[in-house]
Amino acid sequence: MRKQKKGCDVPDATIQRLPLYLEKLKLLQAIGVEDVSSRQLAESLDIKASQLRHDFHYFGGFSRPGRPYQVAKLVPALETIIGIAVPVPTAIVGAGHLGQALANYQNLDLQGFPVRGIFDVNPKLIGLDFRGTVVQDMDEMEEVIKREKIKIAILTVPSVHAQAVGDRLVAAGIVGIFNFAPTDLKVPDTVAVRNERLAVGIMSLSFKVKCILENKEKMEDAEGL
Amino acid sequence: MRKQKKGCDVPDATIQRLPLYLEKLKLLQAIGVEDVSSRQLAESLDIKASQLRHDFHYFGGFSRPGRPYQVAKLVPALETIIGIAVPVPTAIVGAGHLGQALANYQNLDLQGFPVRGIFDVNPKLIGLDFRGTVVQDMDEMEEVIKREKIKIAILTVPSVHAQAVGDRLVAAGIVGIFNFAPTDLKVPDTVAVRNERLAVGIMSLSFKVKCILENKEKMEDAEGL
DNA sequence: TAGATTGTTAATCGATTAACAATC
DNA sequence: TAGATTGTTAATCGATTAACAATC
Repeated sequence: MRKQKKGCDVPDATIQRLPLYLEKLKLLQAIGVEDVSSRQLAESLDIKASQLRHDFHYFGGFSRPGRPYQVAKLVPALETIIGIAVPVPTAIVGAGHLGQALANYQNLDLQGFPVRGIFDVNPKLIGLDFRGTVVQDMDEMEEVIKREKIKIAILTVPSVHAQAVGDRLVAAGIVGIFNFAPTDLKVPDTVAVRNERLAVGIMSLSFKVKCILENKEKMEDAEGL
Repeated sequence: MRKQKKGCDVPDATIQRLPLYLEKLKLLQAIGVEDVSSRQLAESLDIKASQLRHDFHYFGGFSRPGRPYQVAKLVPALETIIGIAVPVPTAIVGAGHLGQALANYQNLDLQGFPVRGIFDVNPKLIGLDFRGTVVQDMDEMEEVIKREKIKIAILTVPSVHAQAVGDRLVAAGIVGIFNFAPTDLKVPDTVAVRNERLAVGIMSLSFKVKCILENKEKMEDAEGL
């Protein structure tokens, strides 16, 4: 058996830039731009043109040498690469405040991730309607996932339950979990997990804030001398 | 004037790991562990011990050579480095679904970021109480920021208003913005911004899901032959 | 002491950037 | 054609990992 590198052998840094390219290109498309060079596109994203071309080179064949990229061709090409050329049915598991916020976030739909199920154990939440999708009892989760062919789950349950619910999702056939619980989920390597850590975000911001404030103090002290 | 590197000359990759170290150490502290070696701590975080020591080396003096780290000393040391040894008063700007979810998220407080103000322009939201903090009209934002000495703002307004509100925050003296709008905020370099891009997260997850499904298909085809 | 551990430097690895031939 | 542009390889840069002297 050949070795089966995760992520189709594309580095993570490149994968993370693909959505940014797509977003910018859709914007250009909306205002009627037909062609765009690597330099133009890269500059608008504050990166180097060579990095953009290097990224595209993993997939290849977006243009011909000498000709700029055609927006109308690049947009669907990127959508296919990212895997959203066809809508990806998605579930929200945990209908607390964060789950509700995400359920109400219409961009999820627009970007290719229609919400086909919302689940919770709390009877008070079951039956609530979010943009046309009704919160169901978590007992029905496995059945709905199979029926609706849901592949991606957004996990917003309390940390203590994250692993147990994650195990159920994997057993039900979920292939990608977007985990908002501050827990490292253990899953088989046939399942992709992305951990969204709010605390990491605000703390690394805090570190930079502290540095800025300290520098400011020093500058003022220096002036005072 | 000396050149003033952002982030106190510590690489971003290291900064991002500091909260993970702190979190794990607090967990150890809670179960009464007194000493921990770089190897133990690193293994529990699935990284190399040498990376952990290399990270700590930017700050230095956490232990003496030959002796493991003392949890009781390391926790406050990391809190000081991250800048949360003293609580950092924080504002939530935009009290929509996401803003409400964050306002209800008690971990923010526990991790050193007490919410001292929530603001919105929508009269229907003004007056709502979230864990003891009442949503105020955005007209009062600048005054409250100054009075409460708020340094960090969590920005959850619609993208179209993000830049304008961001400008007001900067003018009011905010030093760090945790931006949830899918917009690249332009701020002076005396202000730190962290962009939280939900779409990037779910799309890079989608890419990996697509790869996994394709590989699965290939494996099944190979078996079928 | 012997074994374990840190702080610190050097080696390795991977990602970014530059360079340039091929092409339009 | 001349200027602009891509695809692709090589050079550079930075982050991770290994190694090891100093220390307990």
